[in-house]
Amino acid sequence: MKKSVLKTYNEVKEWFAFTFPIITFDTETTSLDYLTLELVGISFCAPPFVCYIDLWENEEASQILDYLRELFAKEFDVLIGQNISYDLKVIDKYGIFPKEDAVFFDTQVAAHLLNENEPKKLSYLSDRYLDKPMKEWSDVKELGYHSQEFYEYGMNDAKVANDLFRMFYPLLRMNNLLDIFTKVEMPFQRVKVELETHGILIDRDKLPELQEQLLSILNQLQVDMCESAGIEYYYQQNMFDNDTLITDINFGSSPQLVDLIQNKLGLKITVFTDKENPSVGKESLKKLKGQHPFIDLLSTYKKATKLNNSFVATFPDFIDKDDRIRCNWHNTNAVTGRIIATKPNLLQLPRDKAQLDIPFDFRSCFIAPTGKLIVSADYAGQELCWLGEVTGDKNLIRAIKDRKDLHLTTANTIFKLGIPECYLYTDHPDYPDIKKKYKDKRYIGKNGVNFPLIYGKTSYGISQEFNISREEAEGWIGGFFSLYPDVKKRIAECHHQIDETAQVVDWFGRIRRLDVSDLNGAYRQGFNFLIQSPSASQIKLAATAVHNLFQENPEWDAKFILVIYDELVYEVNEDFAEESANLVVQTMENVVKTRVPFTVEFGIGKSYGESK
DNA sequence: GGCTGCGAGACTCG
DNA sequence: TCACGAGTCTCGCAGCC
Repeated sequence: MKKSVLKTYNEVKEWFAFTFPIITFDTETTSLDYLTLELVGISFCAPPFVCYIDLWENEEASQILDYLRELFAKEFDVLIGQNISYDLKVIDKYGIFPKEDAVFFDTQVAAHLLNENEPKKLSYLSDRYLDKPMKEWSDVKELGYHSQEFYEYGMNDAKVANDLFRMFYPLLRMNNLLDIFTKVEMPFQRVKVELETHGILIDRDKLPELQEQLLSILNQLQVDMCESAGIEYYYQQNMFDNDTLITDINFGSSPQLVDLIQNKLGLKITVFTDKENPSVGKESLKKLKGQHPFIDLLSTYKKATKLNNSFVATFPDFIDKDDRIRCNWHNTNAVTGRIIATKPNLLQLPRDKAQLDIPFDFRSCFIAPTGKLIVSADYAGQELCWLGEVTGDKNLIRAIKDRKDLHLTTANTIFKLGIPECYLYTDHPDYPDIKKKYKDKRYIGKNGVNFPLIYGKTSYGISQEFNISREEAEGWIGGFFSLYPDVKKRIAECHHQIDETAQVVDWFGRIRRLDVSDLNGAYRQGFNFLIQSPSASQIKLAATAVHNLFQENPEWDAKFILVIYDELVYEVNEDFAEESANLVVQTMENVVKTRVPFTVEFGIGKSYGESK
């Protein structure tokens, strides 16, 4: 490989004297934080050439960047890289954009498709696939941005990514993974870049308001808990001139709570943790409910501390100078292909507005800037629709097509409610009343049968959770399978496939390799994968298609702010909110050609909370 | 005595 | 033996200086 370190505009121009339609590249930056990071250098690889362009404290940097801007806009048809969305994000910050029809090849995503159970770090992949150990970033960063070792490191990153590309391309083809890679995963990278660069706007003033509410509730709860359990307490003044409640017990400590509940209150805990210790979690407290006033207070206290500690108190640390949160989105963490968010995890924003019987609405802290609105569009019953598509069950497909309420239908069968068939259709005028009347039974149809079956729950598990006999639980499951017999057949087929090959392949071709040493576990994971994985691919395809729609309609000024499981959330010029939403719904509904129709619902609001 | 790393347990979301 | 896929927080213990 012919290596060059380039520092001047002329050297760079000379290196690119040949045209390179296919190029591997990698950026070096001062930090990972989008708003503050600075570009240190870029390496390019096009065998047999590899170069490192040193941009740090370089007088010709802006001239070189102008030239690179032109190359990206006109020359490069195929861009290869490890975790390429990061490098795209970096150059995006410098106004460098790939061609609209440029094709990406991310070696990290390829590695994930080829084996979802292994690590995906470049150094690991180099060792594993190329048998070449690599230097770690920590080994070179202290030598300085102008050291030869640093240049070598940068060039090696690009070279290794290129070697991996040449190894992975045929492997993807051999495993029939090229389709999902090129049609689902790579186009989605543009959405990922948008999510990470644009971020989501926060109403900074709203968080202290919510915190004040929560803290006053927490204080009162602590007093009530102490008094109901006969615990001594007193107040101590802290440095902020507030009174802090002091007790002998830490209500956040499980062992201390176990001691209090069993030994002081004399209650018997019947739920145990994995390690067979008495549990003080939600399930356990549910069983103790009504036996002592302390239990109810504790349940509420736990909810409130969680909301405060995990969300209200910590989110301000994540807000950038421009009042936006830019979390990290990950494409290669979840074995089912779902995308994941971290720091903070915007996928687990508290949902239930009435959780604490107070006006607590965390999602309303996420707002649209002036002149814009937030649109949220989500698939209705996405996983049950995929259950129909994947199993091909005629009754289930018909029920979905006819817009039947699937949870109420299940409840009607297992509880023999005798609701006439016609009232189960959501477009029947009396349906809302029926739904209301059988609310509790419908809840069991949904959370006791329909969803648990997708997860592979057994009659034992259902009997435990709903406090019923095992026979009764078997009756529920039997009732579901009598409605949808082909679902049972497809589950058996899935198990057979796992017996034969120790892996399953989903609707889009994504593979899950299973650990069959726990065969029952593998069966559950395998069938769930057949539902969860296509759902993940569908939302990626939908996001990509909607992103294209945004490009075609620049007057909308629309940008993605969240992509959550079955839901797309974007901000848009308020004059086009309704118009864009209607087109987005159409696009999402038709992005995959299936036997089962998918229905999308949307909401519009000034905040994310309002748009739901 | 104080700091750090890590597993367990509990909670958030779909 | 018994529910899939994730991330984050706190506690409490072990190990270290």
